[in-house]
Amino acid sequence: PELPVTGAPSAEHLRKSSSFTVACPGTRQTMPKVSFDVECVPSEAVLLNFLLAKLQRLEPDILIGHDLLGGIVEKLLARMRVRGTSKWSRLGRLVRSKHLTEVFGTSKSMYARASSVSVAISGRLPCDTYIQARELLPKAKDYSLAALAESELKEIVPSFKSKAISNMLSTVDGVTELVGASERRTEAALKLAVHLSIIPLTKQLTNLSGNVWSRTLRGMRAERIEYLLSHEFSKESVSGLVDVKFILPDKLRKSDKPTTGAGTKTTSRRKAQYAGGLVLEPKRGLYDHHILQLDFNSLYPSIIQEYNICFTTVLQDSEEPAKIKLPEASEKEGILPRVLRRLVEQRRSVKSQMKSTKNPLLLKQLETRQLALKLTANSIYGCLGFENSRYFAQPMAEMVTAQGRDTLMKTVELAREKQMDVIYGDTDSLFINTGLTELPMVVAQGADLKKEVNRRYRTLEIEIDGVYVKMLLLRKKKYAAMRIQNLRMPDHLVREVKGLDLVRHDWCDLSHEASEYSLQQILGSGLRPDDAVANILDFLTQLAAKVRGNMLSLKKYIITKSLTKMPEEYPDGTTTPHVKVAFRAKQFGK
DNA sequence: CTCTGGAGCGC
DNA sequence: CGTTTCCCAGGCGCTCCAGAG
Repeated sequence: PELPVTGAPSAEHLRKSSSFTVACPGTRQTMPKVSFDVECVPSEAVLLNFLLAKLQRLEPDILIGHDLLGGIVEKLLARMRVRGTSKWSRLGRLVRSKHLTEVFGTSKSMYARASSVSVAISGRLPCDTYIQARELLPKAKDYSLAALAESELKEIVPSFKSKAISNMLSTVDGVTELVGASERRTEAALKLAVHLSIIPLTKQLTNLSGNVWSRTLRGMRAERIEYLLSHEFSKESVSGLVDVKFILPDKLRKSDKPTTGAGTKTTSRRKAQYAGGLVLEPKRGLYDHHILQLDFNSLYPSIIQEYNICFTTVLQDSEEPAKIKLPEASEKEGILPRVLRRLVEQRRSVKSQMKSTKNPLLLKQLETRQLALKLTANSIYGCLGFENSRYFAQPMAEMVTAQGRDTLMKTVELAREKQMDVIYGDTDSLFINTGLTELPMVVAQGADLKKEVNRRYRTLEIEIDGVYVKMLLLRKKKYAAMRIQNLRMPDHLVREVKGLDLVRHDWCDLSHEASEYSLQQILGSGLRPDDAVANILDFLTQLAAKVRGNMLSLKKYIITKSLTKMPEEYPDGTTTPHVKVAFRAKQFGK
């Protein structure tokens, strides 16, 4: 269907051009009333050809679907293989006359599967809402279509387990329900694509980096940065300003790479290769005076600019990579810092344009552009430390994080010189117990430190990120606090919880309820701490009694954990609890 | 008791 | 239109659980 570039697609958009086709072997049963056209065809083979004919007629530029690349296209190809569908290449735009099995062989490797999907739809942009949601909504816990529809679109869409589907297929009512559900799921995926601005955003990202659009749609952040930098280095050599014609590192093939030895896990995360951000030891406790939080804006991109860290300025001595030094102040600005500066300036300009326009369409476009600029700038550091990136430069990545640690440390020192009580900090932030309860004085104290810090740097910039009226600081990366959401409305408080069991999925509902009650008592009740503790103790005692008396539903005890590889691949697979459960589930045929 | 792998968070 | 090549998913810090030794 033709869709607006921005804004939600109306149901009308979908109705107009949507029809569903169902294979009903052996019957010519007319489908009962549904809101769209349904045609019946006699077999799966015909159904597949029907789809291909339709694709050829519509000639779509973009294919949208949830798990389009990892699931939908692959399944279609698998069925076409079984049915010997000859026109399979109509999924894409490259005409192929050979049979599927001849083109793709029978290899089942991850790479072979992914590449057959890419080849099959070549010529059409794959808009996979699953892949994009993972990139654009990193905080989401559940990337199923139903979960995303609920959290992002505030819509309930049906979802079925494969077993339920095969049961439903045996009755007309079941098929009718499935068709209706398919329509709603299709609509949800489409709305999600529009909601996340996937097409306009990936276009912006691609325009910024100069890579191939369909590759941006497949994720592949490192490749985007590779293109961005390669274009930049190439431009530089063409203009003759710097002799960097041959600076491009050749992309190493796997076989050429030095074996990294211990750290070559395939699925789960590898051990850290170098030091990262600094986390201060928290002064634990419950604070009831205003806490001030200051943050460095985009710390790592700023450091690269501040210290002129670039391939052209940092001498990378391959024999002693640990001993490389920061460039001299007199050194000409390198390419990496300049690219970042340009991205930051462009973003600033886009944001100022946004302030002076009221045109909603233009506003939406500018918003998308500023997001693309931000995402690109923030990805660059990550790619310096990424082994498979063409611009992998661990010494430079180490240099960036080392400066980050240094910057935070010096800021803490300065604050302490000013008699401020720094109670915690993580990577780019610090928390100060002001000992005050009057907001204007708290803000003034923050502004004072901010001014002092920012005076020391050209690019690095610290800012007041928040004021909390109450804070429970438990451990590193674990705290809860009541935040003043808007400094102009100091009475409007919002609870913020970081890292506590409450926000983790590997704790059960029962634990979450107990955490919720406790936090409410401590932070939200206005009670004196002693009274809050008494209430909590009371609550927990009663809860324990209920647990011992077996009075609670089993559901409240369920915990969720995921596996990062196939159960067989765990070395001690039969011993770890969640792997044990996986084996048992398999035994029961799930 | 220490150590390690694994998961899931924070930044 | 066919063949060959790419062989690919940004980082580290920290807590907590469970099991091995």
